[in-house]
Amino acid sequence: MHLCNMYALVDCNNFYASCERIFKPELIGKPIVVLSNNDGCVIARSNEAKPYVPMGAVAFKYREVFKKNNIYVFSSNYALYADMSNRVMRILNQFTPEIEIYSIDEAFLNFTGLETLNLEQYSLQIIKKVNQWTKIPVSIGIAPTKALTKIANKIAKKFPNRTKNTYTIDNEEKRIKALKWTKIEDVWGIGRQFSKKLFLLNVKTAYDFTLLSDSFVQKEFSIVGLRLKRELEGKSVLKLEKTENKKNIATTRSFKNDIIEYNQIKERITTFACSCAEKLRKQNSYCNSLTVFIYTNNFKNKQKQYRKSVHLKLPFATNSNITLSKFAVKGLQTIFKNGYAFKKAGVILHDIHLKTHKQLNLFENENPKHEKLMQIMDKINHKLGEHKIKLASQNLEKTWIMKQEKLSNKYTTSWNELLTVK
DNA sequence: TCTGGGGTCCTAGGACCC
DNA sequence: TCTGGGGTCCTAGGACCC
Repeated sequence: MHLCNMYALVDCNNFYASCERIFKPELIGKPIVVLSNNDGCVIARSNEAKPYVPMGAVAFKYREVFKKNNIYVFSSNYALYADMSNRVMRILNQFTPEIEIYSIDEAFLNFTGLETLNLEQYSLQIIKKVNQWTKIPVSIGIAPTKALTKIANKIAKKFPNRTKNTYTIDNEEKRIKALKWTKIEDVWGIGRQFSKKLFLLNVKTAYDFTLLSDSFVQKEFSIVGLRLKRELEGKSVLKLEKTENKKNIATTRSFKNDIIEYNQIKERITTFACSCAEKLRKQNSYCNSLTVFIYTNNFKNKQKQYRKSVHLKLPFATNSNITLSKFAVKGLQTIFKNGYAFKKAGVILHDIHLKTHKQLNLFENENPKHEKLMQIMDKINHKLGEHKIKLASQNLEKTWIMKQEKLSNKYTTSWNELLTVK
């Protein structure tokens, strides 16, 4: 194991549930679950709720369980979670110059150059500061490779009392012990399919996996598997990645009720395209192609099924609501079929480039008025809150409000919903 | 009553060219 | 009429992540 570079993985504990608790301290120590869009299924649980509710549980089926065990239920409040995430990440950034924001609740830190410090003490400081400033509890795993920090983090979480929420793998003995303790299906990068395959080979732990030959791993699990093996062996091959602009941008939704009519789907697709366009402008980019898809409800197997997607190349790079929704609807027309009950649809943008790389098309170009128009639209929407200005083809009555019965306030991002102190 | 949403990377195979 | 090999580019789909 080479200890010349050390990494840390900082992971917020039960992030969404922890966010909900910040402004309701009376819920500390109480079971909480957070639901997906449309209050469909459980996507986060506090530790106290975990024994009663599995991840992904369908909410309505668990209504009795929630009630019986006094479990507090929240609709997801992404505005709050995103803002809290930003706050946590800003604090982490103070502890090391190099950080990779891996997800809304996780970041890898590069501890290289900090060898003179006691890294475990250092991470205790991080935990303390994040907690003081945001009330979010975090766990930290430290190791010479990213894959091993994931495992160290899991150990820290599993034994909070013994580890004080931070665990370090910094010698062979600890590495082997940790790998033998880690079930193969819990390894970062080993999902359902790979687990199944490995189980047949009698590979049950991360340690067993490292005993396979390189050539076999490469053959069966491609270069991805081989890299993972290296990482578990303590040889770092995955470096921190710069948080660059998105390469794909998607807006997709399941509908609360099935949609049968073309015009209703068309309105949804228009709105999704506009939402994508907005995200695109936020990162100052343009896209050159897009995908539109529509699905019937996959879970209702008695129902007539239809799932289709279409990929469209655009004649010129654009980030205009008008252009993108026009082409998205064009795509929809080619795949829509009467007589089906649609449950889900979406728009995905690809071929994304920065403003400076925008290529001019010889024959066909964007109406130059769009750029200015979009700027004004973004400005007004930003100022007045959610989507006061829309395209005429979108539904101005906003009939598509999600089912969100248990939504908490946007305490940190909306002036109207600040916490009132008595 | 009804099952989330948004990403990344890799590979195989087809189209096309010489 | 039959038969090549090698290379590139692109895309769909499958695996994974949170």
